[in-house]
Amino acid sequence: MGSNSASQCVDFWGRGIVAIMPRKSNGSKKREGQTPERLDIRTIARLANVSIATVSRTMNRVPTVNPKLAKRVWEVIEELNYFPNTQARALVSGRSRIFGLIVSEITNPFFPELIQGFEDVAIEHGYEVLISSTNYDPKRMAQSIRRMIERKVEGVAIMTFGIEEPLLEQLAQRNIPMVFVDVGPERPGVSVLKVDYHHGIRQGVQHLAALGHRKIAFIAGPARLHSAKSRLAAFMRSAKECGITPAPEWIKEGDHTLEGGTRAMEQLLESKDLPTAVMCSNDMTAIGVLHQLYRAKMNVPDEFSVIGFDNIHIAEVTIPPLTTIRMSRFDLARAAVAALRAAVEESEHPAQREYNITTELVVRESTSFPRGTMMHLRESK
Amino acid sequence: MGSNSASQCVDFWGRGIVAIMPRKSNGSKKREGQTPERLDIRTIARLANVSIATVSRTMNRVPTVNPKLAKRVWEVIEELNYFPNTQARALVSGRSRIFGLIVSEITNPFFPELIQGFEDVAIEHGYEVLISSTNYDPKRMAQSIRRMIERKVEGVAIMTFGIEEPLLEQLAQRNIPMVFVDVGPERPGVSVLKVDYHHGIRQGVQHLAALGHRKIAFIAGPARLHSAKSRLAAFMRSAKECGITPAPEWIKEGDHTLEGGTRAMEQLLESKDLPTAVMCSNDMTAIGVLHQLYRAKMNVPDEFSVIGFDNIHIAEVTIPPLTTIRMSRFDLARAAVAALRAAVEESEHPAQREYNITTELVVRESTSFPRGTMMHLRESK
DNA sequence: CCAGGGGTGGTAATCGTTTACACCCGGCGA
DNA sequence: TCGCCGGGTGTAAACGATTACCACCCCTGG
Repeated sequence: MGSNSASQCVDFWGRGIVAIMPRKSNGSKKREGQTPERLDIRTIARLANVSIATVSRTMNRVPTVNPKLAKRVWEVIEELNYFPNTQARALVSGRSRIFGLIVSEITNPFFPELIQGFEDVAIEHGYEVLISSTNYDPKRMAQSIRRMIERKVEGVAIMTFGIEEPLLEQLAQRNIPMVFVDVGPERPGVSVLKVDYHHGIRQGVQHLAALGHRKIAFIAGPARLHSAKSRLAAFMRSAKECGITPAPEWIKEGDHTLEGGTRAMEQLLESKDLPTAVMCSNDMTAIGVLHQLYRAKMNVPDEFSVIGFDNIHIAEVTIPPLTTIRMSRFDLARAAVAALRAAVEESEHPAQREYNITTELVVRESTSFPRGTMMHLRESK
Repeated sequence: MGSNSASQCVDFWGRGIVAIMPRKSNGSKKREGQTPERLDIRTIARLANVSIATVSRTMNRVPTVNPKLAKRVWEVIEELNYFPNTQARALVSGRSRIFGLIVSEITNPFFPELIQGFEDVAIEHGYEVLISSTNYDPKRMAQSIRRMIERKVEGVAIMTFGIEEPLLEQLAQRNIPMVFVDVGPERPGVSVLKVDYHHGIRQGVQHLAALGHRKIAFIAGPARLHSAKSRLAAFMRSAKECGITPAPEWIKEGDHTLEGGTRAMEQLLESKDLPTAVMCSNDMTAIGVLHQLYRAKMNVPDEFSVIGFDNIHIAEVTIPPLTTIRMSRFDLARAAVAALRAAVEESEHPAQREYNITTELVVRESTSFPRGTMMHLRESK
């Protein structure tokens, strides 16, 4: 048993190469009953009475093929429902037409829209997408990179929060273009999607200030995350611009999860001097905050205002609907694909290193006047 | 311009074959400066002083290779960070080691967990995953199928709500194993994941009945969906079992979206005889319901009880946390991969046609006693 | 000492496609 | 009429792996 037991068909190599076991019915030896004939370019060529080169040229729309022949070829192709074998094409052409997309975790609502957008745009340009999620596990990250390389992706979008440099080396070594969010190594073939956190966050702070809030808390993301740091910095700067100086005890560090938001809010509620509003580094945190406020029987927005960040889909339907700052995942995805395409098809669009993504405030119902003020206005609402 | 304009690198065929444009630097003609040498099995063989056959056998763990040679080979492989080219392997072995996964929409919170589970289990067994979402668009579905076939997947999990038969024909024609949820065509190579909706739904109804509810509404999914019909049927049967007969006006048809839930609840609130609880065909509907109840200023669960279905992740953090019926996406994914593996590696596990998935009640805080009853109990809570 | 055989390793065919190159054929100018 | 040119088509060599088959080596038994 052991190494060739039935269920043990996968065999890890030093770092995980998988053994290939041929499918039994590959040869299709004897049975000539039905149509065991392989459906390849040769079959098409034979049935259309042309050479395989002509079939290939027809499929690739080379303009010199005789239209009459082309028509015959197309007819046979349609008839047989023939699709060319991408692996063979890739092998000889050196172009796999696959982009890799590595995300932190698919189940984090931030990512599905990103993936959707990436898929849409990539497919539109004739690329396939290999998706991989790392679940914040460096081992999985290494495995993802390996999968990408094995399948010969032409470019990789690394949309994960943080990554170890040595792994990138493997991609760089093979001249595989990469695209990052916010920050990435300074190398040829690497582009970076710069998100303008400040714009949206300033709008958010101004919105709160306009409502009369002066005591604004902020629940940041993990300090090791560049994007989280940027958001906090943008908040501090915006507050200053509005003449607001948040008390240090109002700046909490969350971890971009629901539970993190819940915990941070719990601490916040113990402050001697209670803030009247809180901005969160992302929507999941904000939802955790709403939850904690619900537990504490505090009404949002009448007693406390909350602003999120990201504008994930469910922010529309929290109770109450969440005021938040939109960062378009679709724009992000589109820019990522554009960057990779630019790097791959370099001749056409000169590769650009940076792409800008903007953010902006979306006002819903989780923000209102600070408690105890302007009751007359609240009544008239 | 037109057909050969720069940005027009994609070229649609009758049904969408994409032209391949070779990357310029494919040949690596002159520059022998750095190490433009291709990293293939030949390189390894040469550096390890063995033949390519030995390298291949080493990687595939064929037991007859001399351990000393194997060691030398592994060392070179490690040294150079070499990974075999999957496309070449697939081409000759006839095994792509790719499974396709077609879902309705990634942004529907039901699917990410499914995808995550599928990826986990597939990777664990050495398969790559090709994900595609149809967005309920038959054209996209056709395109997805084509992508799967072009990339030579060895099996496809079709986890979408409904599919047109003719498209399946293309897969069947190529003997590609398929797996469906609930219902699928009766064919060799097709397996079906049977979800036992009844078990969980009965638990839900019994839970409500035990709390004292007699007037229970149900918001169904789209009538054309098999899974939605099954859920409604399970509800009706379970109600009957508990001696409850829901008024016809309490049975609404939603569409498995938030908005559908909102609308259905709106109608429900206009009933002459108001129900005291509602079960929903899925969690999104239930969240829509919570939202509508919030708008109507009705407290959940004190004035109205709500039960969802699916137990999507965010059901934990709705306000209040949603009592729902768990259908494990992870189990579903695991079963799907198992079914496909069984079909592909038929020799080992005899292919099974049906796999069972169970459902069960998860009690959270959106259910309580009907309004106006047992106040003393509610107080003591 | 030689024949036979088992265990290793190498050579070459193969997978399905692209594409460089050769070839064919017709038209046109000299 | 012949040569040249050039558009269209076919032939064959890649691409990077697997694997059938064969050659070789060495050991052992007759």
